[in-house]
Amino acid sequence: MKQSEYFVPTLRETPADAQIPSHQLMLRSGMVRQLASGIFSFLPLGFRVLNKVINIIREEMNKIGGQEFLLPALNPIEIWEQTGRVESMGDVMFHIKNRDGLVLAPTHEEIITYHAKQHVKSYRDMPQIWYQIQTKFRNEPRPKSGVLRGRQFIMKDAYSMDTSWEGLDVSYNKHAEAYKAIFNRAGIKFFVVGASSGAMGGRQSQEFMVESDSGEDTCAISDSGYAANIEVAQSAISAVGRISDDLPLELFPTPTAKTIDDLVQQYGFSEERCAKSVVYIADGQPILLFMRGNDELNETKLQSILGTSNLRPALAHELIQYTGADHGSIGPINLKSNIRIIADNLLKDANGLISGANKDGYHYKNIDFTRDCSIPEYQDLRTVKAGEPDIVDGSPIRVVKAIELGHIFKLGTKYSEALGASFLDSESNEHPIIMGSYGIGVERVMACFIEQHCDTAGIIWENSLTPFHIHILGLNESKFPDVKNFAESLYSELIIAGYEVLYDDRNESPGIKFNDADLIGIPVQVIIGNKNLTQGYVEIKNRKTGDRKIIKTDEIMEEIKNLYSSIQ
RNA sequence: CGGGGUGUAGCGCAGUCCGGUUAGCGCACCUGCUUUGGGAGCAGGGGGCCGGGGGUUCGAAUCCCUCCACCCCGACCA
Repeated sequence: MKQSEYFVPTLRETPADAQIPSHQLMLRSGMVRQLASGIFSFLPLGFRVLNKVINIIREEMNKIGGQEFLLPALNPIEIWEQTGRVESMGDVMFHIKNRDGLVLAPTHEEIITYHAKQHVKSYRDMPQIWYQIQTKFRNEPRPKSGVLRGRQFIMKDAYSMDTSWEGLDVSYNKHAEAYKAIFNRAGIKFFVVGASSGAMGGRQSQEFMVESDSGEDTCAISDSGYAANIEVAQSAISAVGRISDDLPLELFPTPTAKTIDDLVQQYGFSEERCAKSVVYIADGQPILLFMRGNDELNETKLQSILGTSNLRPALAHELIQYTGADHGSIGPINLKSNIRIIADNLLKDANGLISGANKDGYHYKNIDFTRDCSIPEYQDLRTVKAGEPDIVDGSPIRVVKAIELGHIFKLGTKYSEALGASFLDSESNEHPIIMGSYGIGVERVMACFIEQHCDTAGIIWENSLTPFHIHILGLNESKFPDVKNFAESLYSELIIAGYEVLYDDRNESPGIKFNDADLIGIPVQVIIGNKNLTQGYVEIKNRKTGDRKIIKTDEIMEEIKNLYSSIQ
């Protein structure tokens, strides 16, 4: 491709709206333009990269037996009503205004299941892996970080259909392997975490994550290889346990202590002996939760314990209604009403605890959970913190932010049951199809690569995703016809040799060409200038290392090949 | 949805408090000449409903009301 004829509007200055490196560089290198919040146009250079990502994904999906579909983005709402997701998705789903009954699909479990119901009727028809690479629409409340979180984005979504849970395990593991292959080929450093199955229903789920301050997910990882989304992460921190002193329960006034910190500061209690009380309302029912004083409630864990995502902290009047006290004085003893109580595992059967007296301005101390009150249920409610020992070998946990690149998910039968997609087994018994669902954010792969591979000058592509393999810079061609002639013949020769070549034949000053080349970041630059050429030399530059090499013109093809293949 | 910020030429910005020539600067763009190995120089030139609407005023980019868009933090995120 001759750059003089190619639409690559590079920007010298960073657009003010872009905050993170990948967004800034995708704009500056002329790969994308924003059309509206969370909506991007891909320009030719960016689309080339996107297609490289897509091709890698397609090849790896085909390798595990995936069959590529193209499903419509415009969907009849009835199908979504049957699975209850019109309601559960709420505002995230776009609804068509001037044609009742149509929505824009945010994902495709329903549509896949619809087609499966039509034609997958026998155990002999399975297993199946169906996938597509297609545009999704989600009305994100707050798009951000360039293409990382958009209202319209390309997703590779795949769905497996099996006759048994063992079969689902096989399909799931195939996807896990395919995903590793995809992200490795793309050149992205990633890690895999155990994740919450959330409101999707289903059993097991893992997310493929890229560590990044721009990420919206938080993960707990450690050197032992432990890695989990913070929503489900556990640690091996030891329980509060029992102390030998067996003092009697004691009510004491705490007129100015509203928080655990107040108790610690004013009375010198140890933080971990304070039992923090939290009241939540889940599906309209109050729940009283006890946490170790310095711990934070993990709402996702609470959701899975309670089996509902409809929960919220109680309001002030509800606290008084159910416990008899305001926040800051709530505890396990003398509760005003008989409400469900769950305590965190770390408090199991503990004594010597301090907690509210359900009477404003009073606390109890020396509380013994086995003596003074009844705690019917202990669960893991807390959010792990950095530095705690992990559950593999006690290695300290690091808490990092991460971008979710992909998610694999054992769906089970939620959608097949809702939509009636069932099959007959060899004994003519009817069963719902057992499904899995597997997504990859295509633009995110591109953006994450750039986040991990850039410097102050621009992007540093590797061979797998680079928009072109070789960048020829012809310097001052209008003045030196020999430069132009050599550049053009090299350009043709490289193309014949099978390379994808971008040839900067623009009538621009050398400085502009150098800077644009570093910004665009094609791994191999071939710089053809008159001074070198008249001596029989040209220069090649490794974009990543910045190394330059002066090479005899008759050895240029060989040297390019060496440099190109050394880059990977 | 709550909080904060910004809308002035393709991009980056000044001007707005405190109303008053013809709205400015850098880059980019066009023409000519000179240049040419890390974003060249000189000369000339084009490009603006100052986000939209309404108001106040002799007069509004500037003051008031209102709507919109975009960015950031939070809430949310199958």
